[in-house]
Amino acid sequence: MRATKMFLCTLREDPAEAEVDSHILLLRAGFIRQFAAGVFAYLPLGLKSLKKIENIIREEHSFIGAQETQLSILQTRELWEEAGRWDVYGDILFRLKDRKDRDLCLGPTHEEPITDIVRNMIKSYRELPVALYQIQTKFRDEARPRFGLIRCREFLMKDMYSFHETKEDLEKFYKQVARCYERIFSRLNLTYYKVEADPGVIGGSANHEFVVPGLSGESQVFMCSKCNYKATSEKASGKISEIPLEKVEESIREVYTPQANSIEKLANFLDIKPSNIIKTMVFIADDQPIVVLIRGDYEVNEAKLINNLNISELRVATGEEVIRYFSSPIGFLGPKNLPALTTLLADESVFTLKYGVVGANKEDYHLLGFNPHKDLTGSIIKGNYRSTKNDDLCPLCEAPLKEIKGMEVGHVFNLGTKYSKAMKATFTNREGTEQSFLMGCYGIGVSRSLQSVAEEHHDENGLQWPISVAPYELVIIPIDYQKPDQKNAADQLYQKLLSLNFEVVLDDREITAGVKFKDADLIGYPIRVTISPRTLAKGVIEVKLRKDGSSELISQEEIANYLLHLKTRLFKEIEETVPPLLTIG
RNA sequence: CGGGGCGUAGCGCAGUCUGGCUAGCGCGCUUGGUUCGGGACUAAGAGGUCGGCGGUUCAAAUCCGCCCGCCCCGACCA
Repeated sequence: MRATKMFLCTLREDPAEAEVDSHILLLRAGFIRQFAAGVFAYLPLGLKSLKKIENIIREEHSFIGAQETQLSILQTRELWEEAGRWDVYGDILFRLKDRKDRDLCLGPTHEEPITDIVRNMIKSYRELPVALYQIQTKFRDEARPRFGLIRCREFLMKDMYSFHETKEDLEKFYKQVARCYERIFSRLNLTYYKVEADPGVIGGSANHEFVVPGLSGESQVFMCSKCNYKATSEKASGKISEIPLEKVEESIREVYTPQANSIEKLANFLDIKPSNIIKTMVFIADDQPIVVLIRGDYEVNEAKLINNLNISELRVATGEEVIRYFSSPIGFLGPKNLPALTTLLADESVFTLKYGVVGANKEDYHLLGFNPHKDLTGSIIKGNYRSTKNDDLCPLCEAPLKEIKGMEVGHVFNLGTKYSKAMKATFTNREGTEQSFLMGCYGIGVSRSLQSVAEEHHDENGLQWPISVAPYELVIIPIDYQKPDQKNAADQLYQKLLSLNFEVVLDDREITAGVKFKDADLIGYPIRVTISPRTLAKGVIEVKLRKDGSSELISQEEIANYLLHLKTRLFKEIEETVPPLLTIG
């Protein structure tokens, strides 16, 4: 491609709308353009890179026998009601009506349509397993779109759904897909972690997230500092590291604690550590109040509560609700003398205390010397309801866990029969009886991956695409294309490289060399070839790598051959990081 | 949804507090000339519903009200 014919629109200055490096650079280099919050257009360069990612995904999916489909974006309310998600999905679902006033939505994910297709078309175990995927635009009305392509309302996703006869077959395929994902992210040259995750509203049992580090605020992951354990904050089950013992009061005694209505104030007032306090939290779970006890230095993890209680809706109770149900203001609530039949849950951390401080159920008073082992009466549901924190201990090897911020680029779910049962998707098994499909679903954020690669591969001058994702592999920059000898050399090399199937840009613009260099750095072509009168006089041409700035002078006769080898080498460096395929055993 | 910031030429910004000539600056763009290894120099130009609507005023980018949009933090989040 000649630069004079390209849709190049690089920006000299950082756009005000972006703050994250990768977002700024994708805008500045002319890869994307924003239309509304979380809504983007892909410009020619961006689309080229996006297609590279898509094709890597297609190739790797073909290796595990998955077939590409394209499901409709527009979906009906009826289909969504079958699996019970029309109401559950809430505001995130883009809803619309057609001219006959029928309810429709724009697909945020495609479990329902795929299950509908398979239940109608697959009737026998002989046709299983089946794995279908699509690379499709998804719509989610996110509460807060942010970071460019990272959290969008319209975005590109690869989603795959698999259908199996047996649990074993599903588990085997699940592992193959996980490996498929590892291969894809390796080929994108992304640093990623495969971590145990929480299923959320998708449901099912086993599931793993693929997380790339960086872009804080999106996803929290806990990694063991010693072994291989990695889990998201909703899932991580860190062991409690600190078991405090101080100021032991051995029997219950009421103390006056004016205005000490928070853990911090109470700890200061009594001069003890937060870990010596038992916090009493009230939640409204499906319209019923529940009380959760937890040690003062931990936070309640709502996702864990939801999963443990098998409820669909959970929120923290308001101050008025707490007074209405328990006649005590927030901050002075405690487990002693609660109304009978109160659902009472206690996090394991509470039982690391021999004696702790609890609310007295009246304003400005707390109780010292509360013994959770003896003084907790009635039925208590013990469990892990706390968010793991830094330096909690690994559940596998007890080394300290460390928190990292990351971003989810892929997720694999073992769904079991959640959707097939709800949607009556069955087949006839080899015993001749009807059975629900066992399902898996597997997603990759494609547009998000594009920005993740940009986030990991850039410097202060611009993008540094790995060759597998770069919109073009190489740029030829003649210092002055108007000079016949440079023009000849550049044209000749350009034609030669085109014939060798290089994806190459010839920067034939009539501008100073500096601008061409700056643009090349910003756009991030992996290889830059400079045609200069200085080197031409010596019969050589400069070849420079964007990723490390290294350069070499190559003779004009050797240049095409050299570039061919260089390109092969760059691809090979990436391929060497790709783990082997898992073959079906 | 709560908190904060912003909206003036294609892009980045000043001007708003303290109302007052024809709304500025840099980059980019157009034309001519000189340049050509890291966003050149020079001369001449084009380009604006000051986010929108309403109000106050002799006079509004500037003050007041309502609305819209974008960004950041939080809540939320396959």
